[in-house]
Amino acid sequence: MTTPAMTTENAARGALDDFLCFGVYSTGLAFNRLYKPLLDRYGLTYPQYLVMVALARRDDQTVGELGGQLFLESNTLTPLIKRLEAAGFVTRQRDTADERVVRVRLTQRGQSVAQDVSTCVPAELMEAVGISIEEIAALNQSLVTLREKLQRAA
Amino acid sequence: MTTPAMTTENAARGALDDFLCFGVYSTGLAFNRLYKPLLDRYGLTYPQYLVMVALARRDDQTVGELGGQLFLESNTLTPLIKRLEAAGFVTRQRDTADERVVRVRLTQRGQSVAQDVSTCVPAELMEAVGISIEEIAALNQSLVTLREKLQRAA
DNA sequence: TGCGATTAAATCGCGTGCGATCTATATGTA
DNA sequence: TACATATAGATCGCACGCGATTTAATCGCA
Repeated sequence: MTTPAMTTENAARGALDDFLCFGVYSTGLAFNRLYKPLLDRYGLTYPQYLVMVALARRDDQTVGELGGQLFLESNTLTPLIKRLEAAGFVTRQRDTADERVVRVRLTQRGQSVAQDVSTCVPAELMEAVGISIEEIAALNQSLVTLREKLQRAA
Repeated sequence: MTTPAMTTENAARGALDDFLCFGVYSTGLAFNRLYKPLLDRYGLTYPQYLVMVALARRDDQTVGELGGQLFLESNTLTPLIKRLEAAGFVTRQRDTADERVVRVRLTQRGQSVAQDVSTCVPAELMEAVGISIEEIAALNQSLVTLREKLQRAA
């Protein structure tokens, strides 16, 4: 199946496809590229979108709680959440009972956007991709299991 | 299965686990965290490691060819490869026949490191993770198929 | 041959991830 | 109460990814 075109730039396309880590890495890039134009409509990046979804499901979370869900820490989340605050999607407020804790809440506009992106965006994408609910669930389950094994190994 | 500890920070751990995109994203983070200490021994980042593996398989590639395999472009690869050059792992040289093209070649030391990381690192990791060759191959095939669908949709 | 269009790579700015460190608050134990 | 320890966030520097633009070389076609 070697075509003339494959002798030049495409010669080695798929050359790294025997590495599972690369499958995960490159699929992540592809997901990002697919999401980007949709999220641009809301002015959100992909990790910002994840924070909005997490807050849509449970509002008024601490930075640490959000980090627990996204597997990120304050060094990444603090600036990200500050950008969400600057965009008017969330508020950041020190907990009065424990001043070490910062509580993140959706603004009214944030709630509206979070609702939108939680439902419309994934549905719109998965339909465009052409993959069944069952395939998604099975693959996702394998990935979550793998992720847990990787975490245990680390 | 709700434990007392789950009422606080861990309450919503796994809250985003119904999103396939998040499964891919978070598994990518976990892979990176697992690889990091091993690659630190060579002074390589994960994408740098991918370039070294690609060059181990076929040396003397152009920036565009490497990008075709890693799904990246020169805006990402040029600075990355310059760092590999600064570290003494590769050389960068304009093609004499077509001066637009930059050819990347492993140095002697680069060849040695590339050999090492191509074989030892993945084997060492997968053994630590505890996942069979068959599981790896099946999951990876699903991911490559998904990636291709995502690319077509983009 | 000449000249616009195309191509390969480089550059720039911004938003992540993350190791390392710092600050401020809370906790525990004498 | 006092002081060491622990915890939650914040800050900083560096290396990606990537959209947008720029530069330089080649190609195509009259």
